[in-house]
Amino acid sequence: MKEELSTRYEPSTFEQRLYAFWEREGFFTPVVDRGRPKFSIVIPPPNVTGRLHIGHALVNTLQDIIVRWKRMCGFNTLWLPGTDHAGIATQMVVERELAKQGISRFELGREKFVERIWEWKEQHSTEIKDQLTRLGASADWTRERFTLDEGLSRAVRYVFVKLYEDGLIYRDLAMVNWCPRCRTAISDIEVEFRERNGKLYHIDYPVEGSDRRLTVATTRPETMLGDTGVAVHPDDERYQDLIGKHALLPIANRRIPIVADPILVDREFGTGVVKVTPSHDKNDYEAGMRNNLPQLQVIAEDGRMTEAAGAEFAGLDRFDARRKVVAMLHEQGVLVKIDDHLHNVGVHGKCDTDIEPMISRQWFVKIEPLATPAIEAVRSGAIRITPQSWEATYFNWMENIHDWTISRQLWWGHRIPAFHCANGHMTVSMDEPPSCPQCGAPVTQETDVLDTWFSSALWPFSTMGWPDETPDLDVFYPTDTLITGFDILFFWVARMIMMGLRFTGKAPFTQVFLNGLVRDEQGQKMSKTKGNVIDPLDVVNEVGADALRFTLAVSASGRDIPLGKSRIQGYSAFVNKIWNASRFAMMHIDKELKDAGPIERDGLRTVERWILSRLDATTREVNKQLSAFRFDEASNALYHFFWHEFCDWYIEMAKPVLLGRHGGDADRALARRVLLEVLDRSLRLLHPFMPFVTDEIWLKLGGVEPSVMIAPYPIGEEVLEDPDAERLVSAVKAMITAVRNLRAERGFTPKDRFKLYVSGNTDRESNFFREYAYLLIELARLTEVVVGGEPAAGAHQDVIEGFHIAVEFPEKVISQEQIERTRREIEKSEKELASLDAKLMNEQFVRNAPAQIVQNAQTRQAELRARLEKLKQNQ
RNA sequence: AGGCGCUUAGCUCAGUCGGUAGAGCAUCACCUUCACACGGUGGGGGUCAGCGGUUCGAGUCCGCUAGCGCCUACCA
Repeated sequence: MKEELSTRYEPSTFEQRLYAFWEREGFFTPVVDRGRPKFSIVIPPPNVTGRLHIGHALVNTLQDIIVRWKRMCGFNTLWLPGTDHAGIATQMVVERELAKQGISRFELGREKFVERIWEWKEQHSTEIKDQLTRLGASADWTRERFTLDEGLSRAVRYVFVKLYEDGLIYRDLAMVNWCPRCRTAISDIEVEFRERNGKLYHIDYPVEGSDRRLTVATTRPETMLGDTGVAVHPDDERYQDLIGKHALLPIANRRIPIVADPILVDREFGTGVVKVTPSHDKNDYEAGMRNNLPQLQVIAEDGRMTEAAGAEFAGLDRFDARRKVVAMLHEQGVLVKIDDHLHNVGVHGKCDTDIEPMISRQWFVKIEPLATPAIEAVRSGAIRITPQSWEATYFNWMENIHDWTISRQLWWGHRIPAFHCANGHMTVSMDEPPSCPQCGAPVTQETDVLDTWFSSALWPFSTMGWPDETPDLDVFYPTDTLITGFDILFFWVARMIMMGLRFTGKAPFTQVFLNGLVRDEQGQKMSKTKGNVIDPLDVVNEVGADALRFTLAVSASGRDIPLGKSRIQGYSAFVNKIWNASRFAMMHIDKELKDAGPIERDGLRTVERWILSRLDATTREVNKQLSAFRFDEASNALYHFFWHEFCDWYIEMAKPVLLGRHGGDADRALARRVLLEVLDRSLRLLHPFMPFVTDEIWLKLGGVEPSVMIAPYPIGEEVLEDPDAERLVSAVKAMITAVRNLRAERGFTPKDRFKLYVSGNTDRESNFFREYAYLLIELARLTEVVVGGEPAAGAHQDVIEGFHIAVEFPEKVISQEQIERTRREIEKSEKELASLDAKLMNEQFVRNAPAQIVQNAQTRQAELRARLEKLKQNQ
């Protein structure tokens, strides 16, 4: 072999080259074969609104880790990518673009405007693919989908018609959340509540034929123009006599009835009198129905006042109207007082505009029949949500779910497949009928489009060709795992479960992993206005995709992730470490992987058995943690093993042999072979987390597979476990550390060398220490190691992991600091010993505690006693 | 208002089945040693938010209190 790594780690020199190679070789594309164990996952389709942010980097890194891991584990793996048309959001950004040129969508007209959005979509879905590519996402681009694709649109129409025929989709006049800016209805979950300091206006409504007045309180005085009643509680003695009479509505000078409504009115709250505006408040709407009050729409779809509000208000913006109403009330002397009032205001989450409750004709999905089986799927364990605490939230929402408003008065989206004729007939069908089936008149299609989430809900199967029975569906559906942000649990996950169960009879996935939000170092939400946004592509350009991916993985426990530059820097140092350790290893490795042959376990030395045993433990840990979606634990285990066991200790321990300072050719050959083995396995273990750097290095090791990404993932192997080697090497490490510690504490420099005495407790152990004396000499920088001898008086004595050691220093005054330290050490040990003594004297402890715990305590007690005895001699 | 979660080293967080606390970063001291100064070696640093309970033993289990976060619903 002998293709060397460049001296410096420069990810930009190979990342894009490698990705192109993987894609060209078809490594991302699975075979369509039912006979093979498969693993499939669909991407949460990013909105085509713009570039991907760090949250996308997280969710796609986590998916890629699982996907690459499963692929290496031998599964026929599909990761299906794509994008979402994102109705309102995309329409908004394109509108904003047009506004820069001074054009409104209305000037352009629906057809032209939609054309513009398609142009936007083409540009941005390409950009999104590029970004995912730079991250290393091993998605099968040959299967890329878009929610407005013809195939997906057909699935949408099919589902709509079917649900309509089954009576689960209906069209009705109802009070909905209306966004005056977007001029569309939105569903309940798209409304976000913002806490706001508002005013509570108290207004007197005179009672007709009396000098009494009813004082009402409202946060929205402009709606009084649409009041058609005043309500009191039927049992409220203050107002009982007024029920059935009329009040005179100020400004409008309208007679409105005083009604009794025990549901709307809380006697204890305020004055106990409520103004009723059936057209602009959800509760008033219902109260209006109950009391036969007329509806009077005073606010139009664009948020301006209607003619019905009165000539002087017509055309006025609702907030201007508010000011005007207040001024007029004040003039008329009926404005009693204005209180400050902290309340929650519903706004449209996408554009921050105050929601206007509005009566309008919309399409709805009757949700309960869909929700019930979806609840059961999670309750029965058919679908498992991780972290599990989210299941409670899921149940809570699903059990209190309201019908889903699915129609939107937008231009960008799936048009509702309903067709109207001039005679008022409506036909719902997948394709446009040539004429009205009832009367033969020409038909026009419904102009409303569907909520984006309606098509997203079908994503796991619509992307595979459903409703046709395709080979992809047969092989890859249902999918296995869904990885997404918790913020779309209701929007997306719940709806996929409902639709999947309804239309395929199967849960669309069996596992859901919900990741947290990426925040900045201070735990603040990232936002453009705060200027704390981290662009994933900037990071990739700066430190490489691997460092970013590893940082995200090591931070992902399921909770929110505080991400800062310093953290990324820390893990980019780790990638650099991997590069350099590999560079060192490759200077010594003399065989290619495919020619290396199996390792003869019988000939292995203790240090080699030790590192292989540690590697095996790490292998088990990584597989176990990945199974549980503990990306943090899995990546941490690798970090610790590679850096602090392999680099810090094994490589240092192997150097004397590799560099010819110790042992013979056979030893060196063995060390080289094990070095190759550990590097090979480490790279494979690391690959899902760091696909680029691992393959760049691994390809130079000369394995049989064309890339590490399709090499087998290591699994635990019992033959590699070696507790005895771990115990002995651990003792050697502790001794080395102890000597280094003493050197530093006593003020010696690394050049000063001492003589070490070590005692094994058995012949075997003594032989071990003799055999590995060279390690102690090299790594602890000693002149000599004496096994089993008597140290001179005044040598520093200690007991390390059960072995007695003594260090002889050249003449040197012990510092006051060192004396202090020894004293503290003794004090600490004595304290621990005292507590152990007390514990072991306690009959209840000895009787009740498990035998193992008691024995551990006894062992520790003996150890402490021995150690204290030695430490005291040092004083 | 209801539900869920959090509070552990200066910072960000792990901590499994209860057995006297760990990591990374930061910090301090020493070291330009033949893979790496994006490095090496060593050190310092914690009343586990507070109170009470269960237990031989509580960061861990139970209850209460305080502070913070999120979700759902929303009172005019």
